[in-house]
Amino acid sequence: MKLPVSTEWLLHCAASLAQLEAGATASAAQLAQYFDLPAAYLAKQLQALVKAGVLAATTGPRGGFRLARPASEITLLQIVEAVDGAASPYECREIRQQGRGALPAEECQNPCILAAKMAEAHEAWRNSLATTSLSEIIAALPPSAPSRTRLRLTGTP
Amino acid sequence: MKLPVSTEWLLHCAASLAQLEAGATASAAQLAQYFDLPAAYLAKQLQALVKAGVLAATTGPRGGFRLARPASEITLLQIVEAVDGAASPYECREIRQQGRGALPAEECQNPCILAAKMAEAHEAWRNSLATTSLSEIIAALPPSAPSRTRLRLTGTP
DNA sequence: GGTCCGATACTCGGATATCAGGTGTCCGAGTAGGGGCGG
DNA sequence: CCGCCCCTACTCGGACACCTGATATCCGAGTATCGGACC
Repeated sequence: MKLPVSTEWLLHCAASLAQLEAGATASAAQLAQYFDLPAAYLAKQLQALVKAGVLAATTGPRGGFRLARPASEITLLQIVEAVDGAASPYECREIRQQGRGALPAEECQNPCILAAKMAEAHEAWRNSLATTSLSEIIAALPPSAPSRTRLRLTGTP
Repeated sequence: MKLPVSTEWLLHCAASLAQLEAGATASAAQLAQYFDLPAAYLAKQLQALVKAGVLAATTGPRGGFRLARPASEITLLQIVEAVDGAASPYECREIRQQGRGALPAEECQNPCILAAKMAEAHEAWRNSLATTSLSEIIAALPPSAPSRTRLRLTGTP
């Protein structure tokens, strides 16, 4: 069970975009320089957040990415699931219905208990991530952080 | 973030072994037939549970696998982490210290907030899995299940 | 009949191919801005 | 001096290689058992 490395990238990128002024944008190249990441691959992953409706992209000069919604309405879960997919890491293939020990269909009306427990754990994970929004992340940073981020990311204080 | 398919196999195998009488064993071939799984690959994965101390293996005729401890002391978490590893799916590579926006080391005394939140979610997932033991899984099955399992798995009622 | 011994068959354990998905890179379509020209 | 137009450069978006790790398979080392021979 491993999240893509780009998960960390996008979490930090989203947190950085949340520190810009409303409406301001940062290009993929700027974000890549800011964190020293491969620009092309980062751009590809940012598309996932656009498709998920977390970010909005504008093309052309002065274009780039910005938050599609207020930072308080973007949770860590939405970012993580945008890049990695919302599927549960445990996929029940109903092996209890296969092989010599196959259970009759009548006993399989209820979902497999093991699958249910795994789904329960996944839900606990999701709930934990859903309780934190980007605005809370920003609030935990030093007060000087947003200004510094704007300067070093876009060059406009 | 995807768990190996063998995770489901091992959970069901462990649950089946927990239904045998104390000291009884089932071979990898028997378990593979019971669930219609590739025997060789299943044997390889069962080794992981042996190394983790969840199962005990005995070679030779009448040999096979059995629980290394009482079912009440084996949690789902131990099984899942035995096959997939105990590492967190999110790996913080401290990109906040790299690139143009690199933070000074003095601000990085505290762990990255995003990494902390991800670790918190992972801990919630682990706690959820740690609260369920194999004996609780068995208890949730129909009373006739253990007898049936013993018969179809090892042939000895 | 009891006991010892050897062959046997069955078990796990690790080393070896194969394939999918994340990682990395590239080029093309589209657009907003800036400069030049004309009125 | 003002407005319009064209060009440029910059942006995202999707299509194409590469490489690590999960998947699948095989063969070898070790051992408890079963049968036979001997005492």
